Amino acid sequence: MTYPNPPTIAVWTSLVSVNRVLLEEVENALKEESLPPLSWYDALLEIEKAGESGIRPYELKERLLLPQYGTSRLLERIAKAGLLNRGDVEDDGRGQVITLTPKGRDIRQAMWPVYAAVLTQSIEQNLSQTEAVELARLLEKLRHS
Amino acid sequence: MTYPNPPTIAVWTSLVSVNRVLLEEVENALKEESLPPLSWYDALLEIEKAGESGIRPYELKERLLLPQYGTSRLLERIAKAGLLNRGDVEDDGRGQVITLTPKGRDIRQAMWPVYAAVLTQSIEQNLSQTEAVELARLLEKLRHS
DNA sequence: CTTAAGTAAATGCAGTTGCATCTACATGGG
DNA sequence: CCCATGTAGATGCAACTGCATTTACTTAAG
Repeated sequence: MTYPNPPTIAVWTSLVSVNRVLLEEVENALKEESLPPLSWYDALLEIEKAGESGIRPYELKERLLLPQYGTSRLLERIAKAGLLNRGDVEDDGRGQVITLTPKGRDIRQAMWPVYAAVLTQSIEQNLSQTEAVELARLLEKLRHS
Repeated sequence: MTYPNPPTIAVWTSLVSVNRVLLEEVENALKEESLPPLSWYDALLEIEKAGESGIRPYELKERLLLPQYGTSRLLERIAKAGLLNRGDVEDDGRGQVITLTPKGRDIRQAMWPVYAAVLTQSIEQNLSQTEAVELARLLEKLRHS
């Protein structure tokens, strides 16, 4: 077994710390505006994209890369806030179908500008568009391991 | 306010998901070997680097980018496992100095190969060294926002 | 010396996550 | 139909995190 070479370690450490910093900035910005946390945004967006027909929790879990119990509880909290509806599934008594309520749509839309502002600020101010494309390309190569 | 352009969004989404996937791989590998979580590794390493003279919790918190209470509790857990010593500070009765115990050093060393193997696997298998250097460079540009 | 303001670290409490398990329903074989 | 196996989702419990506050000490100013 050989150990990672220096560029590998540099990738890892910068990845972890950039992620931590940006995530924190986004969360803080949302809190400032008394909006829900980022995890809600992702879920609300996926549910919204699913439209009228809704989405099943097990699909959501795959798209959000969350564990099953994490998805279950996230949905529980979002539901308690009245941002989504749970419907029964015709041909599978175990399942449910999630759709957004109007309030859910509104909140998601209210979150976006806040979220977007942080991304624009912290990414576009530090990278040219060419660099951003390159960065995204390299990250994508890593993702599919 | 203008919204992020597509490369910005691509950077963000790939950053978040790569981070999540790699982090999970590392944590799982450590668990497999019944080793402590990654957060312990970072702390143990910083304490080890501080050597004989030790490190103060407030310094650790800055290096690890952790909140004060997070650091306090992380140290508490690591101490309970017997991996570190807390000493009094000569000229400041509020403070403490943290040093590693031999067991702490051993555990840190035992974690490294497991940790390193995941990094090597998941990064070096997907990026050439040139690409890794470039990726680290771009991430570093983002970090200093 | 006394008091006010500041810093190091700990902690109570509520909310979240991880792990394992459980409940409810589905599906395929006898 | 009955049972074994599988899948969707929920949940009890312990550990962890975030937030606000507290405790203990230090420092500077009068």
